[in-house]
Amino acid sequence: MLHQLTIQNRSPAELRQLAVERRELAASRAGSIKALLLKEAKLLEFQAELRSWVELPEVSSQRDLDGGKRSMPHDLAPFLTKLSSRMALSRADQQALLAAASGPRYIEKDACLVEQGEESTALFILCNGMAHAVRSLSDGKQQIVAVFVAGDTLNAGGLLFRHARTSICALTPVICLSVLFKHLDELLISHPAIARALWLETAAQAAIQQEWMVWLGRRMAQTRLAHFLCEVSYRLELCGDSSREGFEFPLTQRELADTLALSAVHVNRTLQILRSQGLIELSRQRLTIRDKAGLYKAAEFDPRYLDGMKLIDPGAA
Amino acid sequence: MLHQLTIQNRSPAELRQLAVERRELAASRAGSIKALLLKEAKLLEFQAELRSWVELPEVSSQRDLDGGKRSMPHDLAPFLTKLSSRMALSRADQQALLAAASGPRYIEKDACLVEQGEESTALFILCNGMAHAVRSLSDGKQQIVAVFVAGDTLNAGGLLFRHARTSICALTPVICLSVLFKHLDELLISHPAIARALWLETAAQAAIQQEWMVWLGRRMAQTRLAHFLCEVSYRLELCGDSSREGFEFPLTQRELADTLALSAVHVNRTLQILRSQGLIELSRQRLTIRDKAGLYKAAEFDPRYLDGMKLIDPGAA
DNA sequence: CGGCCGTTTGAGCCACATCAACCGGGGTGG
DNA sequence: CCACCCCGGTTGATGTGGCTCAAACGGCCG
Repeated sequence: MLHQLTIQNRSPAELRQLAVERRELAASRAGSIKALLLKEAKLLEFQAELRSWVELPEVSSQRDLDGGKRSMPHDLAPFLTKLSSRMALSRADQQALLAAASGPRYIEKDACLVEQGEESTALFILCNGMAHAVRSLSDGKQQIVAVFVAGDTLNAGGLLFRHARTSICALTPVICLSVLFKHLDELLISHPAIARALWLETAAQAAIQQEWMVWLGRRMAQTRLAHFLCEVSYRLELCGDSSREGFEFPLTQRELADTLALSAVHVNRTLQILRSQGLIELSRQRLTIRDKAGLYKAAEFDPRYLDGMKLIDPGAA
Repeated sequence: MLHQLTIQNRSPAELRQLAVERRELAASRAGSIKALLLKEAKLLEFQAELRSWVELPEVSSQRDLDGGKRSMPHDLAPFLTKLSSRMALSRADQQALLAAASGPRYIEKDACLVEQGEESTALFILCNGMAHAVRSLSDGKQQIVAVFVAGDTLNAGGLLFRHARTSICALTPVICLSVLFKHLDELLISHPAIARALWLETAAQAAIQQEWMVWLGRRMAQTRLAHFLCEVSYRLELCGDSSREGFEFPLTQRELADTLALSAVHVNRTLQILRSQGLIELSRQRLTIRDKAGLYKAAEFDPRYLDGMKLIDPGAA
């Protein structure tokens, strides 16, 4: 983590070079030290991508992005796609936002980005992997109130509240950007499009929450589970993280239970029903949807509530 | 409703005069005709208030508002209070917003402002009374996903979506203002503070939804019900609709059930427990909280999640 | 007066929780 | 390298909060 300080002024090329060195070093080591080196390499590569994007001269935004997607298969792509397509931010706005962001942080699986009750000082943007927002109750129960995928803003409405209402935890190792509220305030005034984009993000997440309330309240375990799987799968498709044949699904059954407001035991049994119906396969953190139409039907899943997450937002006016 | 067209160009004084005439006429009639005339009178009075507010010359906003609250005890007050104090809108912004609003509509109890699935074309602002947003499922079940009190925006995030995801129904007779999206778009560009205010409103409602998800998922009927009552009571206090000794509580037990995701029968039994514990009284659409501290405790109610609804928002930065 | 809607009360049932035990794999320490 | 252990998943037995069905009650309105 200290490296962040030392790399602030390096060029993209230098950063990439450092990353390569880390990887080479890692090859000769083992265990946790190797993991640490790989982590650093990943972060450096991300830094390099980010730096070169910010410094890139103005070009045809749309074409450049498409090209960019291929030339940067890494962790910046989903986020940038979202900024330009979903949020309709101009190139200048994107660069302003990224320039205002504090150095990216690497967060390990199961680590918390935000602790419930803690003072919140920055906006977080998830660049890859998944995370969730969870509320812990005094009796030890937990309720997960949101799941985030690459490109999502983790606390879009957070600058309203002094203290975080939920903890936000990484479900996978993730890289996230943060924008300190004090910087954000200026940014919102000078770049109203960014304010609008964050509003849209807030609204999109609110729409998802409404859907969750519906199935939390009125759906049986099976429908509930199926619906959640549909939503996650759909959102991963939107941000390009999902291939046809399965995708990483990092939630344990315990976490699924805390999301769906069921017991872990019942989640297990319900999963087995979905499996036995040939709808899904799920094992070792990997989910494959065998029968998409069937699963959608079982879930009564109507993805229109995710339109707010769609990449192309055809004139809301 | 046709009257709206004929009164567009009347002065506040004329409107007030028309209202008086309506009331006089009503006194000599009975039944539904009387009710209709009273409704029209109320709408005219509201129109008059609105018109005079918009036309009022610039004055010390804060002092004027306080004075105004007393001189207009009617239905504009909670909304204006909210605009200036909670959303920190300048006088000019407030007037711009109100000027862009379409003529206020009077909606009867149980009527729908928005029908689920319908194309949404305007932003609605509730000026008095209560309303709720409900999602109807194919199997006949319903889930109420939001309850609104005076001053709330009914579909703050709605301009994101082509079609309404929920029906919005009046729980009491209400007056509401609407701003067509096509007018709103210009307004948001020329008055960024309004955009920010709507964002905050969206975020505040999202925070409430998170809280609902928690008790929907992890709380027993009694806690759930108590918590909901606490929230409504607290929000009514914030907008000044709640007196010390009880307030109008228009939800039937059926509607409470659809909110809390319980059956109406169980809501009844749970209410009786709360009554027998001396926490509340509820009968004939009137709720009195007998033991506020006790109810808060039973509900594990921590009103901080409603800070976003607070009138004074002490520097979020 | 009669019908309707919201409320109340009782009886039986079901979805899901809870408790408890076991399994299987991957990481750790000796 | 193996033994161990811990955690996530699996399975069974039993308990319960809340649902459903059914019927009666009371106020309100036509």
